[in-house]
Amino acid sequence: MSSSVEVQVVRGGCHHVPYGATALDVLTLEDEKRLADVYAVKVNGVVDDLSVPLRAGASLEFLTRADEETLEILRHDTAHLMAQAVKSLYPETKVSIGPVIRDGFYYDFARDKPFTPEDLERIEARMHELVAEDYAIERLEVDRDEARRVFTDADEPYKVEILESIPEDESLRLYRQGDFIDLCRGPHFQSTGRVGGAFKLMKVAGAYWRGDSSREMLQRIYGTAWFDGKALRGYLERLREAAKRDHREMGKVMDLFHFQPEAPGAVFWHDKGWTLFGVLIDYLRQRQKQAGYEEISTPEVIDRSLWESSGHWQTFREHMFTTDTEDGRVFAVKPMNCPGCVQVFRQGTMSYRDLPRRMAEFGKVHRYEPSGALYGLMRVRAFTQDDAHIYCTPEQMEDECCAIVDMLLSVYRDFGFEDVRIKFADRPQVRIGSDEAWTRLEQGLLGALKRMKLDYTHNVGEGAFYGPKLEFVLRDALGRDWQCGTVQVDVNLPARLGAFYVGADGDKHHPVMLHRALFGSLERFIGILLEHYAGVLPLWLAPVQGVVMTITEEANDYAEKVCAAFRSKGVRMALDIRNEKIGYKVREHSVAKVPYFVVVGAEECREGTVAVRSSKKGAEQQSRPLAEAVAALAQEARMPSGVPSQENV
RNA sequence: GCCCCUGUGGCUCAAUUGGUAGAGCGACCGCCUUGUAAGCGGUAGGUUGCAGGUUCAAGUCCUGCCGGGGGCACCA
Repeated sequence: MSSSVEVQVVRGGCHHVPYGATALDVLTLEDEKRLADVYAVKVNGVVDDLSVPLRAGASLEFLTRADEETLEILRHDTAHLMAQAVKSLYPETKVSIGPVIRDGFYYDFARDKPFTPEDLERIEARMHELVAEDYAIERLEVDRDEARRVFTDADEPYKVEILESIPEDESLRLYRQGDFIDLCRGPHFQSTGRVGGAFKLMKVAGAYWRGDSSREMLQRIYGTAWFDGKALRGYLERLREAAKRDHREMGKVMDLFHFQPEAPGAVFWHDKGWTLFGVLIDYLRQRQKQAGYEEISTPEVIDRSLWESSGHWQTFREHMFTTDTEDGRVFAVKPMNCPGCVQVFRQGTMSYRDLPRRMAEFGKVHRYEPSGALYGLMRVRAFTQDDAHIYCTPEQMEDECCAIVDMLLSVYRDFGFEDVRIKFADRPQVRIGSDEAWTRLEQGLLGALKRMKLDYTHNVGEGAFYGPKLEFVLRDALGRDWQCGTVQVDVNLPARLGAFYVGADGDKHHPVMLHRALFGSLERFIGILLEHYAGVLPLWLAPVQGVVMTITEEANDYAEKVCAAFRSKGVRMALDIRNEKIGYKVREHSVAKVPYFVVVGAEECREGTVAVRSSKKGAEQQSRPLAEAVAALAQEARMPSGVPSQENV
């Protein structure tokens, strides 16, 4: 009997093909001219190779460059191509894994000698040769024993280890191009020639085998790949643009802060940076006051015994700075504010009627972070948290969580962040407290998210040692994610540190303690802000909101008067009466990202006016009476919540 | 902490195969009195991150430490 199967092409025809026919065969039948445009196929919605044998009733959708999945395959192919090139140039190298990542791919290799930048060039050149040689990429379905034999014979121990960790019931597949064979679930293009030439190897880095720091370190080569040179160049250009908005660079050109070797991971804030810091605190103080918070401040250096009671000494010791004093006591510099806050809560007897109590603290904490983790303002060893602890009854917990999340998202909106990712982190391996308590708290947080109808991702085992948490993540210029806000629920610390309230039943109870931060770290938030705005901060945040510049020295007295007028209305105005041409001054303050220029010359002196313009390129300048200009700018500089911008010039 | 790269005046960068440090900007001093992104001239400023080593000779090569960058791991 003829064993043919019937398949349907999406937006195409229905075909009868012999049993064993492939998607490629169908494509040839369908429209031979499309062969060059089609790279892969979706069979019943699943992306696969064009060489996939078809079953009866299959629905086929051919994928071209226009499909997102195709670009992923291209990058995966490029990773294999790189591994093939590496093996051909450096046969002693062992291969491991090579996945697709955002904008590209990487492949981890084991080799005694490090890959140098010159090696990367050689590898890249070899990759281009392999593309030109256009090897067929063959798909081989094999059983476990055969696969094990292949990689044992090839002396590829990492591949064998991966093989062993794949569940028994899963099928295995190999791909071969030339003499290079890889264990891979695919899919791939039909030949190496289809990869084209728009790829670039970017950097070498160390990476632990299987992400485990107790295992050996492999060499990871990162690359990027695109369908054409234009897309590749565009990507490289985007990287250059992103690097320009690096907050460390902004810190320099805007004169905000610096670091130096004697205090690794600790910020030296300059006047302008500290002004910005102060604006953030002023803003939050207003918001917190409106939301019914108290504000406290607790000691930075506290005796070891308190940290033992709180559990930090047992679980957080390696991250703590300690100090010995001549009386033989051991103190720790606080890595967290919570134990101190509980001490304030414990003063006096609390009634359930006093709850919830919302206690905020702009607490500066120190954590001994691994040296390799330090990164500008984003990851430091000393930072200021906009911390708060809310003590409430179990019944109040969900409402309080909702109020925090609501406030957090509203605050982020005020700063121009609309797209906020939320992660839910549950119990970690190392933790304190009973499993029942953990379950209750995790349910509480999830309940709040559900009520607020918010999407989130689940971070398994990433909670704090004392309780589960919600994390609010913002993204920096280079696409890295940073956790800023957080809400954590905790019933352990109140118990450990003896925090009580007297309930309606007349008995003592431990309150639920919510730990929350909106910015998380003011340092980090400032870093993100700088990158988000490429230094061009909204007026209310700009450390210097405007600068009064003179044309000639005969306007000096008037300029001082003008500057004072702005300052008296709370506008952070600088004065530039240097003996320089106006073009020189304009350029300098443009580079420093000052939002407004106020120019005064002979004419303005005479008329009692000022020439104002925004520093944005091509902005119109406007000549207007001084009082009018002051009122307008003061109005525009107000904080988003309606609170006037602070006066501190 | 681990891997790779890297460290030159305040900043950005030069210095042929190892031959004993240069420029621009900035600063300072003058001149210019200026109308919206760099006016002109002059002066000062560096034991080339630190400590060793190799060499007749080290900014250039080697080792260690410290910092920085890119990753990994860890995390706000």
